[in-house]
Amino acid sequence: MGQEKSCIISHFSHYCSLSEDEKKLLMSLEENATAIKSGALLWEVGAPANEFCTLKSGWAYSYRHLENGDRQILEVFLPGDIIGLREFAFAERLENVRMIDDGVVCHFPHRRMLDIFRQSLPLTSVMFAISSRYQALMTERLVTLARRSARQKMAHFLYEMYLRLRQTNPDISNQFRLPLSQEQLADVLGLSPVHVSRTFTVLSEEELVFRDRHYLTIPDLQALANEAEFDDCYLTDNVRPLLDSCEQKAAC
Amino acid sequence: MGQEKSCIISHFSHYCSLSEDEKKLLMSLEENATAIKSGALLWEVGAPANEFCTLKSGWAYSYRHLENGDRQILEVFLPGDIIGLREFAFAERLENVRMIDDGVVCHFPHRRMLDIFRQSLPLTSVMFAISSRYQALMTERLVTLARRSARQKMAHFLYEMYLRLRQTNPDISNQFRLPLSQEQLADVLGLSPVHVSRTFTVLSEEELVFRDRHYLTIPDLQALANEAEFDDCYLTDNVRPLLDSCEQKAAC
DNA sequence: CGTTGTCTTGATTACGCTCAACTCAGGTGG
DNA sequence: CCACCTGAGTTGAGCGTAATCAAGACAACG
Repeated sequence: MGQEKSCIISHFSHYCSLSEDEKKLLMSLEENATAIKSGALLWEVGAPANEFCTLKSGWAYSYRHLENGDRQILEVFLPGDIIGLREFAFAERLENVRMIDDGVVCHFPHRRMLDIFRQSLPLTSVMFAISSRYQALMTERLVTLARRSARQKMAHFLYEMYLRLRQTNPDISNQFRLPLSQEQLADVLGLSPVHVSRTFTVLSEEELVFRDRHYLTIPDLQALANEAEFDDCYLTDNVRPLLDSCEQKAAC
Repeated sequence: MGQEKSCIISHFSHYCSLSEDEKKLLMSLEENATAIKSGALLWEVGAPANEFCTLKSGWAYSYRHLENGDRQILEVFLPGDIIGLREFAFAERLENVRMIDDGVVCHFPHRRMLDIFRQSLPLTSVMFAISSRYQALMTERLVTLARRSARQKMAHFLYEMYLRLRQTNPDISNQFRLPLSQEQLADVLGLSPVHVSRTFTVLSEEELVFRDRHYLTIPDLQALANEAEFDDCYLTDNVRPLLDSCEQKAAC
């Protein structure tokens, strides 16, 4: 398929420079590319968990159902993300995963992770770093859900999406596509769909965010970040010092 | 110090059986044992993040401050836990960590993690598994904070604490010490201290939980789990099949 | 015995939920 | 081409859970 155009390689390259062997190893994770339709389920809670997925294109999200019928979206995945990392320790899926868009995913077995651990110290470290980063993302969301108002929740999430998109796509403008419905946003943020709508109204009255269908415009990024009390150190991860030293050691 | 009595070894042994070399490697993480007082800060947000901590005794918690003065407790650490795993990918601390009790902690540098990656595939996998497990814990808390009522939040947290304590201390009864103040509970659960108090009152009127000072009694564990809609699959992790196969491969 | 910190209780307020009706755009079929 | 349907989003009214503020109880401690 695409060579060098691999999302996962550009994702990993963001953490440390990769040797040819390491690139090959990563590419091998993307062997079984399969197209998948918008709305399709990747897997369900309780299914055997024995593989990860890399997301080559399209968006996806993981979610859980509660007994009362509510749904909580746990993570939103963008192209280049690895899906199911969290479940490495488990025999069964803890979360449902569903496509938002049409997309392409590549399955690879948990066992393959052990190959990585065995063959490349830098990749092992990056894997760990990526996992830490997802966790930091989640932590930040937890704080937001626990303690902030609806408008701050929205502002925070939207700004986070902007930053994450910019990370893989540096020339993104302050207008971009956000293919989530208001109901899905509500399920991310622990709000009701009705209140998401009201909050959008308020935010656009204050000229912080404009939403038209699935397109979002943020006229003043800094204003939005302030509204969200956004502290971006959890996204500006910095593993390079450590990993560079680890490469040197590995080379010795 | 204590041999075989190491909390971290018993923590890891829970995931897979360890060779003598691996035990030595783990023991080496516990070299710099230092006593630390109740209420003392292990580190603060923004400090350089270059080491982990294992908690040998005592309880600790990590937390974040918000601009309005609110505080959110992110994680509660019990003896045997590793503190700061999440920050492996970061140059700076993202969270404050403070002792709840008097305790003993052992610092070890991030670099040491690379030694583990290099020297032991099983330990690498277990590290990854433990990290996944913390993440699962956090995910479950996120769902609870986002979607459940105050009584369910309380019930869920208390039952989770019971299960986690039982994991390292299998003969725990339905009465145990929980050294958290109501204010700290509030900061875990995203509630006000006042409402925590009211909720305790309700829960004990319904004979679900009795709290006396720092001691907790749960007369009917199953009833509490039901109230919390507790799904314990996120705690009954099951890595053994994978790790056993990885040990075999490593042996070859 | 007074001080301090933790917890309890009461009164009031507010944020976000629910339910329901309505708008609007896009798609479909007659 | 228009009529209808559908799904997403908007708006209003009323309600409920938990927050806030404030006063008081209680225990531990010096």
